[in-house]
Amino acid sequence: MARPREFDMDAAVDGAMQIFWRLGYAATNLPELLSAMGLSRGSFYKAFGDKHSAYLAALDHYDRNCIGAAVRLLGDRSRGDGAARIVQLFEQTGCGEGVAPRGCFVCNAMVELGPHDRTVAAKTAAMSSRLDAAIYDALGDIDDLKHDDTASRHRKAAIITRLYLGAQAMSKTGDKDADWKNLLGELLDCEIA
Amino acid sequence: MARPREFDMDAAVDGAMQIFWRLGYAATNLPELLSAMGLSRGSFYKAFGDKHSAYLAALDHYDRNCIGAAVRLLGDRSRGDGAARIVQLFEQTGCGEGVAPRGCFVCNAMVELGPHDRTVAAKTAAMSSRLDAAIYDALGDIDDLKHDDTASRHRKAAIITRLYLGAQAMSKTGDKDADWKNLLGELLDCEIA
DNA sequence: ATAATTAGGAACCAATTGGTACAAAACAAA
DNA sequence: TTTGTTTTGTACCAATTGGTTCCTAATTAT
Repeated sequence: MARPREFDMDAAVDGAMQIFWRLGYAATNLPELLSAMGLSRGSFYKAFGDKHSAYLAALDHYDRNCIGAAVRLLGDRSRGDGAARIVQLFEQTGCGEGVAPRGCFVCNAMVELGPHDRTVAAKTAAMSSRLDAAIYDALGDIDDLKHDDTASRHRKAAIITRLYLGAQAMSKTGDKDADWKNLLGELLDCEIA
Repeated sequence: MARPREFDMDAAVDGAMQIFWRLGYAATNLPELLSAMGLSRGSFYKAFGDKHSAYLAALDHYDRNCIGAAVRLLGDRSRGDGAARIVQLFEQTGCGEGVAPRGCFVCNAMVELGPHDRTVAAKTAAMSSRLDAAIYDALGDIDDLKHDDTASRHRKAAIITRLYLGAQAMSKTGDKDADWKNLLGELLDCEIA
């Protein structure tokens, strides 16, 4: 028995994600944030409490959407074998010839706030673990993979997860000439279709 | 024919590097920066002009000292073969059991300012290239390295550079249980002494 | 000595920061 | 329609932001 909210919650959080992703936490000020979310101060503080909580909501939104899409891609057997899917992950997200080098929000968040914010550290660690697990699974779907015991596969997944985050960082300086197909093929010691 | 400056320029820049490294650019305010540099507003603005220029000076300082040390380590034949030196790079800088997970200033800088600051983008890209070149050279100093044509070695160096930056990012969430010796041994497909 | 020049430091500045107060408006239940 | 509850937007706030001014102190060349 009250007035319903007028704005679309998901759209607002998505707007917050976009600008935090692009500018970072500290460099995003309230006016810009409100504009990106499409709401006024009143609605914002009523719904989110403060800037930091909005940032956390944006991180969760990224987890649900972007990390979710990456995990889905890595597990989609209609897109080729595991190695091919991993290559697609690298080519699609940021590293490719896409316009704006916005990198990966998880990488941004862990670098900017990880050491000073336990909540952000935990959330970003969980997201990179999710990615790592999906990569591990994809590695199990490669036919001619050598040395494929469990420990070795875990190590390979750990390498690729860090390689992914490192590539996301480097993409921000304009780096985009990496030949991911051959790079990953060499790493995995296998031919990629 | 003028009053000489009282403070030690190099010590001041080093202080700036420390706090920018720890807090990032936007999150470091003038009072904290001045305190870390050990100088007053007057001296600061006289010597550096503004906050941004001090940040650039801190980046150059990092290049000279920290990247320089890494390059020296990678080229020091008294520390084992190339593979062993690369492992030491990972174990020494941040990823090891060192206390504060401050990661790598280059990684911080490219992630925070890369897309919005051409100068920072250029400087960080140059530093990662320097690292990449040193890694490439170290790869040439491994005896039982397989598939060692030039192109393959370049690809391996590119992988390791990105792996390094990614590990630096992840270290900020408290991640520090990576077994770099076996991880890199697997990647390089060789035994590490 | 003294003139010229520069370092140092405190007071000061406008603009911006994230956040709050509050009144008007919009709804649901009665 | 009335009542109770919640959203919304504006006006407002103290504190902080990066940066400037300006006077004094220190030094060297003459």
